[in-house]
Amino acid sequence: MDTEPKKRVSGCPVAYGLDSFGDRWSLLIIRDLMVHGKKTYSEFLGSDEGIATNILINRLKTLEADGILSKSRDPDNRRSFTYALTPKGKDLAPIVIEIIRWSGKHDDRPSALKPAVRAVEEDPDGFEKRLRGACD
Amino acid sequence: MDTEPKKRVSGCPVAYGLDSFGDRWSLLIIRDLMVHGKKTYSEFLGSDEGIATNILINRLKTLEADGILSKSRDPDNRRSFTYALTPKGKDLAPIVIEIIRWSGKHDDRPSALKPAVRAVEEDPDGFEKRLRGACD
DNA sequence: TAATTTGCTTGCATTTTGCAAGTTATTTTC
DNA sequence: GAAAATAACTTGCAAAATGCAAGCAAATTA
Repeated sequence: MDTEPKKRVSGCPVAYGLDSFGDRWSLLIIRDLMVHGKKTYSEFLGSDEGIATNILINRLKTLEADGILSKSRDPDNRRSFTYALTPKGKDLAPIVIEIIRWSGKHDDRPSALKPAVRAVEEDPDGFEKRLRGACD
Repeated sequence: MDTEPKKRVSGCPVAYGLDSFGDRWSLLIIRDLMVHGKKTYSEFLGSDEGIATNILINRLKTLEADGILSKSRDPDNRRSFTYALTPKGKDLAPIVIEIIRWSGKHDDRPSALKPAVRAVEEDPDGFEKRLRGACD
């Protein structure tokens, strides 16, 4: 595996969070697991934002090494692997939800997508349960 | 001003949030404003994590351009400027809080700092009000 | 008036990201 | 059963972002 970004040592909880998932791609992978029910390398690769293959595999390995997701073989297809959120990964749901709320309030671009924003506002607890459960 | 990182165009609220503050430093500056009451360039520069001067000024300008913080002259010192969170910036408080909670639960390093974690758990609403008010 | 402080800028090396083109081990299709 | 397709990567290289160190001008303090 090639190198992962260096981690800071300040002890600050915000810095720990940023060291774990504070980059351009990690939370999008986690979003795909939670919101879109994606589970495999090629599903993640197909997302709208267009992550590069080497970055994707690096993030998957780093997130696995950090205990945020787990990897297992697909029992039905020997060349396929299934990624799932661990409990530590599922605990990111409130962060994802608050980002969705913030963007829902402040993203004024016409292209802004609002379905998830509406789902959060209509039933926050149900939405969180959905995010935690979608990746089992 | 030198170039700011490119923004994505997917319309996804999670991607919009990451484009706005999803890098190694932005949320640490916002933490300094909210949690530590810092307001000036040199106060941000003094934080434990050790941001470089060119990165700091770049992030301050980008966050200002994105409407997350505002810059004004210090009336008492003509070479000093005061940075403050806008309403859009203050609305990041719930995200910061959820990151603190997540790290408080999952950072097992002996060096992990817990005061803010305890403050959040003891009085979440009061803590959020403090974060929103500390930067006026 | 000589430091010192504040808020920057600049140049350059290192690290990370992004793109494109492989590669290998399975399935699928014909 | 051979050929094509698919899934999960790997590799090489260019571009962009980050990090480090040294400066610099205007305002303030000693």
